[in-house]
Amino acid sequence: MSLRFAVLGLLSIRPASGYELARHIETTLPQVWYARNNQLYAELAKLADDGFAEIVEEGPRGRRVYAATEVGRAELWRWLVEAEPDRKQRSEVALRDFLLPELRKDDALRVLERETRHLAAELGETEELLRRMAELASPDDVRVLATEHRRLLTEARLEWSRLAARRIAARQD
Amino acid sequence: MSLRFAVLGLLSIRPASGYELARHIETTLPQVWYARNNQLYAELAKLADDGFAEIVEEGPRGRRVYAATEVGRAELWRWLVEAEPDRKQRSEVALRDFLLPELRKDDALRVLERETRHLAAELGETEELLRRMAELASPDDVRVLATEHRRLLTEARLEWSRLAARRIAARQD
DNA sequence: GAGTACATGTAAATTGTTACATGATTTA
DNA sequence: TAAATCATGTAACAATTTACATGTACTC
Repeated sequence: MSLRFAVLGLLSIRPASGYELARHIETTLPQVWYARNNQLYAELAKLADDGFAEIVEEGPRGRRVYAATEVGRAELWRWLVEAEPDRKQRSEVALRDFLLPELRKDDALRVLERETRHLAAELGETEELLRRMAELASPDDVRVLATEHRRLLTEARLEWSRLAARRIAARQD
Repeated sequence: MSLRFAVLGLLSIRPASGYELARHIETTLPQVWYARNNQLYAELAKLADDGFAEIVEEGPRGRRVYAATEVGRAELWRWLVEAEPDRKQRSEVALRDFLLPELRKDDALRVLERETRHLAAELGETEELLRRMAELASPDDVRVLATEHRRLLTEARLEWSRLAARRIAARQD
């Protein structure tokens, strides 16, 4: 059910075509609710069918821009405010972290180092993005808060990687 | 593909029946790689079929305990050490956080407060669990590191919730 | 004029969910 | 002995992925 609200939510932030949604998800939301273009086109059609979205513009190459309707916004509101969140997840990265301590010390440390490097780079990019955003958008903007979210989670993962590396390095093997 | 490695990984930590895996995932890993019992039974059968796991014990009520084979451990090793992680995710909680700033100020704050309470409680439980574990297991134990992981991520989410609440509260509405 | 990015989709396969079936053993 | 828990599964459905199809507009 969440794909529906991901799409409806993005449309309620600003009208978009399926193609634009796909690019947006690919570039800025792959760790929130990943979806493929064909899934998005199908969901847009269903949302329009149910009256939660509508086509507000048609462009070249069959481009169709959808926007959330009033009914759609109300539906989104209900979901955000009244529905009980489903806290279950599937995260390959978390699964890897979970299993990694089972590796032999040197293997575990090698994998952790790779991960630490990746996370440090991601954190750097996120901080840079926040600096650039600070001049353009207000601190309570959706995009700014989403980026702060990413910053804090990346920081936490990085901290865990370093903690795990210290603990595993101290292992007598 | 990750369900396969989730199961293989759990079996490589300790042999278990499908029922035990289901309970383990339900209680301690629902935010890592959630799976249902019927999915687990099917995956265990496939793992056994491929030679990555084997039945090592049969008990009452048709209970079958599986363990990872040497081949299975090698497969798991390859995945952890050599395969490129897939960093895409689907997290309803993250999606809600992302969309929440689009709500009207008072609605957003109400939802954030509910979320903050939930996270604070979860953090408390996690810290308590860590204290109890400190006496029983060594600091580099899989379960301890997994719990530290949860602690750090929950802390980050809590921090974001408070940050978001401050920023949104400062909005002139 | 060729290549890239735009733009939407269909079909088949895999993965995950929901609802149900079935029965054995343990505990109150 | 009734209820709870243990224990494994099947069938139908929904969501997601993979591979492919098709053509248009822009850019070099």
